[in-house]
Amino acid sequence: MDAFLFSRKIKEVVTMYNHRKIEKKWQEYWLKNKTFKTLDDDSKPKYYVLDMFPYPSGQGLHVGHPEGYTATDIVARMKRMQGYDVLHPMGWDAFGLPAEQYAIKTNNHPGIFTTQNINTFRKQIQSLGLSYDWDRELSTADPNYYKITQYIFTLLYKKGLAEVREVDVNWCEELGTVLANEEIVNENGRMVSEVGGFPVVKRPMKQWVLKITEYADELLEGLEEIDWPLGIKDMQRNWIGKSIGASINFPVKDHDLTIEVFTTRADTLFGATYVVLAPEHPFVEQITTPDCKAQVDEYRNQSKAKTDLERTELNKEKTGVFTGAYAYHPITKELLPIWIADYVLISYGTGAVMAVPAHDQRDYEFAKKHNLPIKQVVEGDISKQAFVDDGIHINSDFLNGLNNQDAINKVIEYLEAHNLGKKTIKYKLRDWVFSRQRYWGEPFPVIHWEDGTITILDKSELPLELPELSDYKPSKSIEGPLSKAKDWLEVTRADGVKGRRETNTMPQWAGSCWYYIGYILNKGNGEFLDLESEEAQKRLEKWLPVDLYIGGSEHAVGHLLYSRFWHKVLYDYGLVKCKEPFKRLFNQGMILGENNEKMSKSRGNVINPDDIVFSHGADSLRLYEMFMGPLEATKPWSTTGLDGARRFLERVWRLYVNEDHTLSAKIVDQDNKDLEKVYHQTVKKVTEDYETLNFNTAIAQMMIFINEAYKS
RNA sequence: GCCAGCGUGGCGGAAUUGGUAGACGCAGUGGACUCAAAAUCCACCGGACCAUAAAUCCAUGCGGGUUCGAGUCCCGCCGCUGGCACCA
Repeated sequence: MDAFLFSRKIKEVVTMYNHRKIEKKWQEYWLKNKTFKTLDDDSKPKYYVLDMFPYPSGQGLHVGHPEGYTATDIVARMKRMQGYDVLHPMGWDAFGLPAEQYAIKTNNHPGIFTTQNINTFRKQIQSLGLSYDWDRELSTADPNYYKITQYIFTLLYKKGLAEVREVDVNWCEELGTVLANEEIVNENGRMVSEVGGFPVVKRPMKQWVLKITEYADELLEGLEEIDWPLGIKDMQRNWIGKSIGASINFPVKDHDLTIEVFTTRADTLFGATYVVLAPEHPFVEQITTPDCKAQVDEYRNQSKAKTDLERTELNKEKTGVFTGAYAYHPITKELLPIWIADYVLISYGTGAVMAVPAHDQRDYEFAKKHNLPIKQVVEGDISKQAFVDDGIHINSDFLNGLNNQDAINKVIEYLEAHNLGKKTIKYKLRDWVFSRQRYWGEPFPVIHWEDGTITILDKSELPLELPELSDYKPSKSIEGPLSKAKDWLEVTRADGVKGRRETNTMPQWAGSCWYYIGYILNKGNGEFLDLESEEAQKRLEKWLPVDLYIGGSEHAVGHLLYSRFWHKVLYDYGLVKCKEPFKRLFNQGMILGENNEKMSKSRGNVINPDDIVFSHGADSLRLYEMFMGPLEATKPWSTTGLDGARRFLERVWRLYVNEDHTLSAKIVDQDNKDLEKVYHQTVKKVTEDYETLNFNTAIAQMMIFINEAYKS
């Protein structure tokens, strides 16, 4: 194995600086003596430094993991030395799809696979010599842990933030299962399963939904008070997508219906020349005239068959059909034709828009294509495209002469006074579909009774553990595999009413939403403190928020938004005392292969940390990864660069130790005046650079110091 | 298309607040040690002019600008990376 790994012969040096011997000795010592145990000493200031915990995949650790872990480890060690009580834990995001697929393939319990992987990961992480407090270790798939995940769900439910709703799922008849988006591929514009290439269709199903949208404003405001990379904050802001606009009512001719549209450009109301509904809009059925029915039905079927991908990717072609119906302009009472088109999304705003082709590019393209009238209401050039900038209003009755903002204010005032519409705020953020038709996840603590009511399990009944199954293959029904666990599934109430447990499980995000709290509640004996207990409250108040949180930016709008949401719910229950869970966030960059491409098996450029730990040692690996460049940058691996890191450690070693393993004569008790200046420079620079996570320059300074020490 | 970030030697990168551009490392060149090599130690290492050095000039993606002074600030381009993407 090592032949190609060594670009340089380390063999003979190993007798001098023997990393295998040294690292083994100290790692065993640390583990045995619990050197890095959190003290819980209230006389010291606290520091909570957290890594994004890994999903323990079958692949094991890759070189990206040690990068973030080393960064947090440096900070943890520094803070301990500076007299802080440091909480620095590690755990496992242990539920997930690969374990489920393994279970289906081998008919083994996914927990077996998961436990094996966790053991491998733990061993690998320990071989890196990281200073975790292993008494705090946790796994999201541990019933002691997911007991609290389930309990937090009941808290959400009691606040009205969890409800059952009809939501489309990706159903694959052939495989007899519901598929996740990442298990579907696009084949000639049709959805097919990644496995086998069988057709997949959207099908509605009752699912749990968490109303994260109710916290949209708080999630937005909270961003102001936290020290996160600007890019991540922007991504969250865009994801939440708050727009201030107006909803305006357009009554339908010959029907007792009013179409409500949402617009941010109410000022262009006099330029509206038609109305467009999303194909899925509930009014379509009722308003379509008999002579248009055939084309409307066909269009709606077409849109249903399109994949999400196709609907967005083919956005040059603005397709749509006329319903035969008309709506009244709310002010001029003109008749405007009502169309349906899939450029209008049912899931945003009201699923209906007033089309102002002169001043909206999408409406412009649609009007050109379908020969609909274009009416200009803001001065500007509309010969080639819509004019969307600020300008003076024309052809707009009482808005004439105003600019955009003044016109918006004035028209909304008018609409509100005449009961035709009102100022409205909409968000891009959607409620969170919280059900998965899977086995390997947290069961919902819920019973559905035959009389149609729902019971949420009491805290004393938790955890509701996953039942054992005779096989993990798909259920062949739209329900998840849990529907096969008859004994577990069916319950009877004291009054004889029968019920079934929920057959869905929670998504992988659930367990990771509160794990930073889980470490604090961990008693160290496999149990967790009750969230509401006095002891838990005392600990939470001490340790939260997380002072420094490091991980990849791929969780920018998933995990990091969902945990902030749960945290805010817990805050509203008074269970946590701070509004934000992660005070300072930092994203480490990606490590590319030596050829500057993403590491992957197929490219043959994967570096395995185990091999490096064996050949060069954990300290060389860690030093190199910190020296490669800025922590946040994407940077390529270099084997000769790694050799350089190893060489520096040997150089430091030789400064202390003679070839015969005696202490070097250079190491003396007295201060050396020649080194005084560079020593102070080094202390200052390293201290500052560690605080700002500029480890590459801190290491460069230490190299300068060692070079000077050699010279004197 | 929109949002964010980046562009500096052969390579990874430094220059933290507008003040000696290229710290530190890798690769390379020369020397010492050695029978020889490896390892180690020392020196050199952006380009032009030049035998060499000094001196000078050019140089931080491109074109302008502000300033005594710009890699850093401003305007306009070009290129790359990440994210979002018909959000009305």
